[in-house]
Amino acid sequence: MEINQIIAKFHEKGFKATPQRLAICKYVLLSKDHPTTDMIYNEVKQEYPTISLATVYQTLHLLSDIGLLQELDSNNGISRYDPKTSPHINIICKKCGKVEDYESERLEKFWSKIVDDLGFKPLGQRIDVYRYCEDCRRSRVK
Amino acid sequence: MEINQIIAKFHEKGFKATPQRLAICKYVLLSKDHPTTDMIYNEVKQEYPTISLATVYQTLHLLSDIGLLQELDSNNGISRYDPKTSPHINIICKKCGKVEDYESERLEKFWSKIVDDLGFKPLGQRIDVYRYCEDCRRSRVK
DNA sequence: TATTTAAATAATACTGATTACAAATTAGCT
DNA sequence: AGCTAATTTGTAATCAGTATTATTTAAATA
Ligand SMILES: [Mn+2]
Ligand SMILES: [Mn+2]
Ligand SMILES: [Zn+2]
Ligand SMILES: [Zn+2]
Repeated sequence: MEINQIIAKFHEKGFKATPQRLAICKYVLLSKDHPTTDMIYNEVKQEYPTISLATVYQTLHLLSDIGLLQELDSNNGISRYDPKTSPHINIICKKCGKVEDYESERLEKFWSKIVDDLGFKPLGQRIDVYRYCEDCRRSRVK
Repeated sequence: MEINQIIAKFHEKGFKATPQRLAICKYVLLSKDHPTTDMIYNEVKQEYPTISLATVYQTLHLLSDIGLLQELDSNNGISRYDPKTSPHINIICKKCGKVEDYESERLEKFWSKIVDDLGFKPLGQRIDVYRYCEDCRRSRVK
């Protein structure tokens, strides 16, 4: 997503396009990492050293409200943020919480049929699959 | 699930079948409500008044570990517990967090194909669809 | 059935991610 | 350039969940 499009989106929705918000967008909307708040805060601080953690939280909620990303709560109490809001599978490690996207044409086709069956247009969806990631399997004592 | 099967499951996995655990199971494994910890605690207290909240948390984690239920973390910070661990859709209200099951033969068929594509057997899955529930739509100011 | 003991419970203190707050700053409007 | 409501910051407060530990107990054993 172009920076100008993002600015336009903020304005269109009646929000200010502050440099803090744009710095957060630049990082998180391009990220493939499903980053945590802490990852986002630390990364954005490089470019914008005075940014507050409160601003990061507030901006992530705003981006979620206007549909630019999805918050993924996890059972270790640490949320991750996903800029891909279209139907796709997140492969999530049960141990460390790492998230990987799984793209699937088949899923997309299936999903549109499922949504037809539902009878309403969802505000969003979350499709997770759980396993232990390679790193965690390797270091597993069992 | 029969109470004797549950007791057997605990023993099989090497855990004690305590009355606290059985009281929790009796409530949560039959529940269609995707109850929160608090709902479970308050309900089980009726039957077992001296139970501790710590025991409820510990038991829910145990049940999750042995695959009898799934924890659903939500963005309001309050987890819900789902005794249905097979692939199905949870229709979740974005406002109040209420969860409703959506049963779908089509989904089950689709899902097995998706899993084949994945190339590994998941430890579990979570398929959510978001909307505002009827109650919340009704009381919505917008 | 009584004894033994590792596992489990209960009560409570603690943790840490997130939220609330209020003073200072600022984007965008005119 | 000046205005002002929106936003940011820094910090305090919250509170769901976890850790701790003394006490109790399920169930294995004799
Ligand atoms: Mn994703
Ligand atoms: Mn369900
Ligand atoms: Zn991992
Ligand atoms: Zn609702």
